[in-house]
Amino acid sequence: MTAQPFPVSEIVAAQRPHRKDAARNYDALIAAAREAFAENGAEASLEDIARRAGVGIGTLYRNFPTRRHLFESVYAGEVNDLCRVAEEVADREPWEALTSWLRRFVDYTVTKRAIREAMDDESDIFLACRESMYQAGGPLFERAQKAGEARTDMGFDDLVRMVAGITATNFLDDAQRDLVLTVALDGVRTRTV
Amino acid sequence: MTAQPFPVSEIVAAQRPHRKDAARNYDALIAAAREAFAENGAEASLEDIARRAGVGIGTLYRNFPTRRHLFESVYAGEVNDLCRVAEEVADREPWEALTSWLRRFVDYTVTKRAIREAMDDESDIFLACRESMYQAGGPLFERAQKAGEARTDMGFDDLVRMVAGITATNFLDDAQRDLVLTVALDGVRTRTV
DNA sequence: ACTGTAACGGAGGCAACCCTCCGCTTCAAC
DNA sequence: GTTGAAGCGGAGGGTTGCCTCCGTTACAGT
Repeated sequence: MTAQPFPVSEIVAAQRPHRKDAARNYDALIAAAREAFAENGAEASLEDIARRAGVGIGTLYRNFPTRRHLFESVYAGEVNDLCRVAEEVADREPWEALTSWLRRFVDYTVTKRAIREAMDDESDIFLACRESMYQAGGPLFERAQKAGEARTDMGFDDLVRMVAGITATNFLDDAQRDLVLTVALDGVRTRTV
Repeated sequence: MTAQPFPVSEIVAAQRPHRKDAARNYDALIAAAREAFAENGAEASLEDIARRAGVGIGTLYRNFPTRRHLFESVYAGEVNDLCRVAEEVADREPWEALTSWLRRFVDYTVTKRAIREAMDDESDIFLACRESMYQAGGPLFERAQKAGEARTDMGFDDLVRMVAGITATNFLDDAQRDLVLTVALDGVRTRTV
C-alpha cells in the first residue's frame, strides 16, 4: 500500500466494490450523482440518480446507505482531484500558483450548488476533506503571503469561503464569474502602495 | 396617490387586503414566510409557513395563489426596504456611502439562502425589483467611480452579484462574513498606486 | 461446468407536501 | 341589529420521494 499524501484519498479508494458489475454500477452512480447534485443541489432525488445511472434504487441504497454517504463520496472525489491540482501548480510563481488553483476550484467544482452547505458539515469525511484542502491549498496561500503578495490579515479558511461563495453563485455567464473572481482576488492581493 | 420613487414600492403596497382580519393574516404570512425562507431557502414548506402564521393553508393560497407569488412579495418587501436605505446613506462620502449600503444589504437580507436563485428570475416583479435596486444603488456606485474610488472595469450588476454571493454563503460567524466582505470590497476599490 | 454468495431491481408501504373545495365564521355597510 | 359578501380553515385526493424487503440474476472460485 503506497503512502497517500492526503487523508481524503484513502476514503475515495476504500469504497469501490470488487466485483465487476458492482464496480461498474458504483462508478455510474457517482457520475449520475455528480450530474444531479450539480443540477439540483444536494436535495436531488435519489430515485432520479438511480434512473440516470441505469440501476435500481436498491443498488443505490446498497452502495450508499444514506443520502449523506452518496454526497460525501462525490464530494470527496472532487476534493481529491483538487488536491492533485495543487501539486501541479506548485512550481509556479507564488501568486500565480495560488490564483490558478483557486480558479480551478471555481471551474471544476461541479457540486457548486451543494458546496455551500457542505462547508458547515462536521462529519468525519467532511473534516478529512477540509484537512486535505488545507494541506493542499494552505501552503500555496502561505507562500504568497511570505512573498509579500497576499494580505496577512486573513486566513486560508476565509479565502476558501470567499471563493466558495463565488463558486456557488449564479452568474450571467462564465465571463462574469471570472471577472468577479478577479475583483475579489485583487482584494486579497497586497497593496503595492 | 403620492409619486413612488421606486417601481417596486407600488407592488408592495398593492397586495395588502382591506378587511381587518385579512390584513392581519396577510402580515402574519409575510412574516412567517420571511422566517421560513431564511431558514430553509425558497423551497420552504407552504404548510409550515401557514402553521407559523397561525392561519389555515387555504388562507395562504387565497393571498398567494402560488409559491412564487408569496416569495415575490417577501422579496419585494426586502428590496423596497433596501431602496430606502440607499436614500439614507446618500449624503455620506462616496466610498462610505456605497460600502455601508452594501453592508446593509448583506446584514439585512434575510432571504439569504433564496436570493441566489432570485437573481436569475425574469418575471415582471423580479425585473421591477432589479430595476429598483439599480435606481437605488447604481448612483452610489457611479459616484464612487467618478470620485476615483471604485474601479471602472466592472459594472453594478457584477458588484451586486459578488455581494449577493457573499450574502448567501455560510460563514463561521458574522465577523468572518464581514472580513470576507471587506476583502472583496477592497478588490473593488481603486488602487492608490 | 457447478455452485454458493454477492449483487441486482423494483414493488410497495410510508410520509411529506401540494393544492382544491366547500361549509362555517367574521366583518363592515347600512 | 341585520345581512350579504368576503374571508376562514382544514379535510382529502393526488403526487413525489424515501427506504425496505425479497425473489431473481450474475459473478468468480473450484
